[in-house]
This record gives sequence, C-alpha cells and structure tokens, in this order.
Amino acid sequence: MERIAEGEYAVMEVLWDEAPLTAADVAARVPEDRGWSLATVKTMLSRLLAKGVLTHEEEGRRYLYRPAIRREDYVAEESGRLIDRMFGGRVPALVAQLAARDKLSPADIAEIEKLLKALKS
Amino acid sequence: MERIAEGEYAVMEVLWDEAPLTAADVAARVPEDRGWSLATVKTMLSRLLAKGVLTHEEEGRRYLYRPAIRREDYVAEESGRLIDRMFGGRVPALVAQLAARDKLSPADIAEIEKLLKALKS
DNA sequence: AAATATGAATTACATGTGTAATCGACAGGG
DNA sequence: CCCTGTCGATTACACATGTAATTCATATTT
Repeated sequence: MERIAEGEYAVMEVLWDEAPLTAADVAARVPEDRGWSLATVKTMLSRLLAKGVLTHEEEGRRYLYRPAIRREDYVAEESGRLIDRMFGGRVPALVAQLAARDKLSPADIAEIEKLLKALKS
Repeated sequence: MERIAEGEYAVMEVLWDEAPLTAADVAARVPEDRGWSLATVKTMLSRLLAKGVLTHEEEGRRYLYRPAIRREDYVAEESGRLIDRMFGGRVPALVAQLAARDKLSPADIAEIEKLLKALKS
C-alpha cells in the first residue's frame, strides 16, 4: 500500500468520514486550520488517485471521490511501522513509554485493562 | 524539536546507541541493508546538525558527533503525533486496534497488564 | 449566443529527502 | 617536500510534498 503524506491524510480522513464527495465538498470539509484553497485540495485528490488509495466515478461533469482502502488497514500499517521503527516491534515497550510520560489517565488504564481481559477469553 | 526523516533517523539510532563517533564510524554502524556510501552518511550528519539534533566537537581534523536530543524524547514526540493523528489522541483506541489485528501475543498482554498494575500503585 | 462560472488537467515552484560526487584543505608516508 | 588519502563543505540531481495558478473544456446565466 502506497504511503500517504501528512497533508494527503487529512483529505483521506474527510472521505473516510463521508463518501462519495465531489472535490468541492471535500474542500469544504477539510479542517479550517489547513487553510487550503480548492486548488490545493484538487492536487491532493489527484495524487491520492495516482497512488491508488482513492477511486472516482463521473457524475455529470464532476467526479465523485471515495476511498479505495480502508481506514483501519492504513492505520494498522502506519502504527505497525512506528512500533517497528521506534520500539523494535515490541508493543509493551510502547506502552511503557506512554506510561513513563504520563500519557495514560486512570480511565485509559481501566479501559485498556478491560480490553486485555476480554482478549484472554 | 525538528522533525527527523526516516533515513536520518537510522543515523540517530546509531548515535543513540554509541557516541561520540566519527562520520566513518557512524557509516560503519549504519545497518547494512541501507547500502549507504560514506558520502550519504556525511550528508545525513550535516542535515542533522543543521536541524540541531546533533552536536559535534572537533577531534583533530575530524568531528565527533553526538546526539543533542534524547531518544526517549524524540520517540515520545513521534508516538504522540501518531496517536493524535490516527487515534484522536486516545491510547485505548490504539490498543484496541492492535488487539483487533492480533498484534498482541499472550506474553505482550501479560507484560502490559503488569505495567498497568504497577502504575496504579 | 456571449459572458461567466466551474470542473478537471496541466504546470509551477519552493522545500525536504535519498543518494551521492566533487572540491579544497591538510596530515602522514616516503 | 611532494603525493595520496581523508576530512568536512559544497554542489548535484531526482522524486516527494505543500501549496497553488493557469488552462481548456463545458455548463449556466443573462
């Protein structure tokens, strides 16, 4: 699966959330703080098409875009990559790091424990 | 903290593992499969210096390089970035994803549970 | 029908990155 | 004292990415 750049990812998010959409609709839904022009969004869409992670179908004179890959799949791939690179593939090392940095609230801990308990049955 | 590119990160890994080192020593320790020439490693070192994540001191006619940032800090920042982008900042969502993908061995689960239990005391 | 707006496609351009080659200074071996 | 190897510094060059503007065709409005 082709790598998706940071900015491109923002476009994918929009389409994972709601699809199919026209270029203008995507632009309208991209987070404000990107400050992107419609032209920029169109460039992103073309590049994502070229990467094969989007498809489009014609609707009159416009295109309707929709994701060609599942969000879960991409997210799984990216997180795997990070865990491999930074934690030698060891998930517990990641959790330990998060713990050491106080990234785990009591609620997080409880939730994760529940998840793990469920896994064991 | 400046962003470190994928290739540059491999150089940082070497120096986090052992420092200070000369450029030639770093090159010798970069993973074989990168297939980098000494020149390439030197370029990486310059760029990392420019980014302020390395320092160097002269040793005769050569430089000795050493990290200017701590590995844990950089790793924490990068994992935080990923968790924010892909899991809305929610660590349990990341763990759930890993679970759903069978990325957690029984040993991993046990280890994480132990970590979490320790956190609560 | 002419003017205008709108769509995708093409082109643009700066910066980052991977991957070096080359240059100019100098140290050490003969 | 000169040659050669070795340093870091400078330059190179293609591809990725952020961020558009321009172009060309066509729909829509007056």
